Amino acid sequence: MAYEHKDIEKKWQEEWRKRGTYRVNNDPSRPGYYVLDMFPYPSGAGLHVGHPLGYIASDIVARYKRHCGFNVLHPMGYDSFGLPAEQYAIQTGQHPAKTTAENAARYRQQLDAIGFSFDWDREVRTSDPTFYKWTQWIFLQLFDSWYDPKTDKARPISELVACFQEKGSIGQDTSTLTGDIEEFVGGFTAEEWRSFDERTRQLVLQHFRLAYISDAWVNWCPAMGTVLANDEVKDGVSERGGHPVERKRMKQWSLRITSYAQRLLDGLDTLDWSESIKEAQRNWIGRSEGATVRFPIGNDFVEVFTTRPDTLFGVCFITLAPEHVLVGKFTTPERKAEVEAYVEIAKNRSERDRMADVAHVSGVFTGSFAKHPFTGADVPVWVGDYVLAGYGTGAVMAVPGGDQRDWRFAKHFGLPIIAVTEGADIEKEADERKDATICSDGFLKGLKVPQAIKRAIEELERIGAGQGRINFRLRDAAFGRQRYWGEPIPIYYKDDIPYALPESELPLELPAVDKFLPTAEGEPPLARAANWNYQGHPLETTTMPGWAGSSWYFLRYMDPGNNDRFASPEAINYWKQVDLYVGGSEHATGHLLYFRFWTKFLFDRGWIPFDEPAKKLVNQGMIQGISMMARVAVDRSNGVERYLVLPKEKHDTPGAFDRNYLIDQVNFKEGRYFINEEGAARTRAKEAIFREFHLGAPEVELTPVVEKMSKSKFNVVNPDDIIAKYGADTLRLYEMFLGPLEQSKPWDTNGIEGTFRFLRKFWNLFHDPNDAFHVREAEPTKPELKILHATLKKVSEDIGKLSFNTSVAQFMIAVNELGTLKCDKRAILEPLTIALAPFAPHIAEELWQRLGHAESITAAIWPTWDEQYLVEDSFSYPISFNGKTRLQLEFPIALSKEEVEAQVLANPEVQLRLEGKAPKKVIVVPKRIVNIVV
RNA sequence: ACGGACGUGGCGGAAUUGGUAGACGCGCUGGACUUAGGAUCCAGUGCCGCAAGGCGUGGGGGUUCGAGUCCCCCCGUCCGUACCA
Repeated sequence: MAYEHKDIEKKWQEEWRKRGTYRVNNDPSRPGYYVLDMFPYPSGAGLHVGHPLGYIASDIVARYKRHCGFNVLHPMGYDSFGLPAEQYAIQTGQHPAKTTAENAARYRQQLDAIGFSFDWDREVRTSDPTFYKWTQWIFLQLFDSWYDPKTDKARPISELVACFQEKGSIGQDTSTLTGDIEEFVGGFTAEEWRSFDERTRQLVLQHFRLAYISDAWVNWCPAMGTVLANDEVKDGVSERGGHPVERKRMKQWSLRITSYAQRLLDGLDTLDWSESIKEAQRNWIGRSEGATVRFPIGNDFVEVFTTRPDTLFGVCFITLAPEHVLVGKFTTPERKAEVEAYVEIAKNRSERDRMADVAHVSGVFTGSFAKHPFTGADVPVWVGDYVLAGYGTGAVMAVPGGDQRDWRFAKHFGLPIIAVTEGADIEKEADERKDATICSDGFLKGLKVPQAIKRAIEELERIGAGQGRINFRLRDAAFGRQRYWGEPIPIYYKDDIPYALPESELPLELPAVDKFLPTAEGEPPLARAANWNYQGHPLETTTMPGWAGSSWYFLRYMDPGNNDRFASPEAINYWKQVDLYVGGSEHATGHLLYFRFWTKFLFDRGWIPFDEPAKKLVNQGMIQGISMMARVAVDRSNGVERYLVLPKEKHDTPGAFDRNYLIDQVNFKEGRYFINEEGAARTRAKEAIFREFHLGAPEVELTPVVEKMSKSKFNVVNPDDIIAKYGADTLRLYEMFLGPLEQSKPWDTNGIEGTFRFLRKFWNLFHDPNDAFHVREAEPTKPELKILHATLKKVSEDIGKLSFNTSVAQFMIAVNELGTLKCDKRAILEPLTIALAPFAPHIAEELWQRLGHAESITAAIWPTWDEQYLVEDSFSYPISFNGKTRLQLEFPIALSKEEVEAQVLANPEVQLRLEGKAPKKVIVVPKRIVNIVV
């Protein structure tokens, strides 16, 4: 009777470790399969019950594929550089390496307790110098590369130099330049290039390198003392910590991901990733087709980007972003004071302020007029903060008749509005329809929008006033962080020019510093290091961002011990892409984009033979916590508001006082104190109650609220507790049973009993009432075989669809039915044990051994199902009248439609219901339904 | 505002892709066994109704012999993105 999960799980976890059961070799004689989990950042809080969800799913797939004969790579490691460890280091002086190691050890313990089939010999840690040596190496490859738009791939910078030697450059040359070029690159002849000194050449090359340093607008987060990439900023505040972020221009390392914009977009179509992730990436890349248009101003010009060149005859003014470099130039002396004042205010408004009030229109006239390229009319040039400096050219041609933002601006400042499309009511709003007909005067009149766009671009190009252009929203990625706990950037400076550290100097290890804080001069922490230089030349002091290591770690798992290369060609050719990648959807536009970018780059430079890292991606849903929110009625007569929440074990200890549970911040609502928000009164259901010791018995009401599981919300469920009580196999099954993998769902510990009971019942099939192992060799009966094969079929198919909740349900059905049949036959129980092994490996391994096997069940061949056991010879037809089921009639499967119809109509009960009338129609769907229409 | 996902019992969720809605589990009700049960087993459990029967997959319409599933309109929830020219 006793299913002793504790003993069994401990025994097998030790045994697996001893035997090296999950060790994987790069074995070319067997097909490889690569199942990867997004590796965790080892935080101090440890794992909660939501974290392993994806790991359990991928572990099931990995184990299943192993049974199916694949050589499965299923590794785990740690994304171990990161801010929390550094923040902790700043507070305590403890080196982040130490806390990181401690946290990783704790993670390992927790992961081991769940019984994963990870090959820990392949563990990687991004903060380990043997790992980041290669992160640095890849950075140097990026530094050593430029993107050739003609061949559409990255090439060695030496080839560009050769090209300059020979042909020079015409400047802003689209045959050599790609991406997010913020600076003007002048042209030069081959002779001039050859005459350039080293410094000039290097400065020019910075505009082409895929890893480059430039003065760039960055997201500066003063509270964190570092810059952030665009995907690390949400709603104008840092994603981590929620600190305000401002735009700032500073010297900054960036990666030219924008060169890859089109390929990153196109590649999505080849991937088996969720539509939502692909869509998020498409939006983030933000491709738009249109044209650049030059508006002359005196001897100068302003260039705008528009997706609607068809509306050119509706241009009423031009608006520049406040940060636009030409604002100063185009401002007339008499408007100078006003414009400068406006620009000053607009620039200093934080991103957040700007976003918070998009409804408010503001702007100022520069006093200048541009010439319309088609009509020659004067077009006033304005400055307005609704125009973003970072998109397009930072300037727009305003068409208030066709663009609602321009319309609002025009209305606000009383500027003219020209109707551009037939049927537009420009008094009310702009007409943004893309199927309209152009009505503004000029050669586009009468054309439909798409034709007009084509025609307008042709004309612009003909007269040299502009050209068709594809624009991307994607910006180059800020790569330097003014922080300590990250990979040092392997660059030194000679004459202020960055040079690559020789490969032989890698890894450039993190130096010791006295404090993990910026220097008094505001230099990053690395500037504190003694002798932070290379042959007397200063080394770079910023470090790489969190996503550097994770952009390529999947390759390192293939060959983690390699000292000569990031991974050997043999290993890479064997494992190739990740077959199944499981992780959270929050990485949609960060990690997953950089991951693809680096893969494409390594492909271009010939280091790997594929240009997408993961064929299939699945996002596991979040497991939410249930928070018990308290409403506490309280008398404030003594002027003190203090509430105490006590854990259950202290219920009977009057006066017990636990500071951790003291709540002293409450919000007034509906005449009661509804305690929520941060620092809220929350407690887990059934484990604690609220008590108020100062005021006698208060009125207490607990309302369950489903929300994110987090320490700060007092709703965390620790897997260790679950395992202690029910075992890892029950935890694994229950996490899968909760619902579809991709879906978010609340955790309810109460429900776990069901899966625990299931395992006990499964165990009991193999044991007699005295818990003696008892399995017979007898021939199985037909019903027993049917249950087995139905289960094998369902489970095999469901694993393929990653539908684990329904697999678990099928196992439960099987065990219930076999229990009813008192089945104790090897021919049934043995295959069933293999099928259960991916889900509940410990109990399966134990029963496998008891069945007499010396070798681990992980080596067992997956049992295939045989349809012959599933065929029925009769079917109980639901007989419905006008679609409503009224009775059931059983007929042999072999019966033809006509025979079924005849027999149904002959049935007395059917006759009774027909009341002698002839049915209008009878539909017979074999093995499905009979519907009688009356 | 736009994009994506979704809406089924008291709860988590099934439904062979147009064919018996509510599998499986939790919870609940009743019973058995028991010194006891937060153990186990049996029965029941969508709603209304004594019943016959009726109503039921967010709401409304449609297609169909038949709709949770397909089409149109609306409502609601969650997640992205957010003045992207």
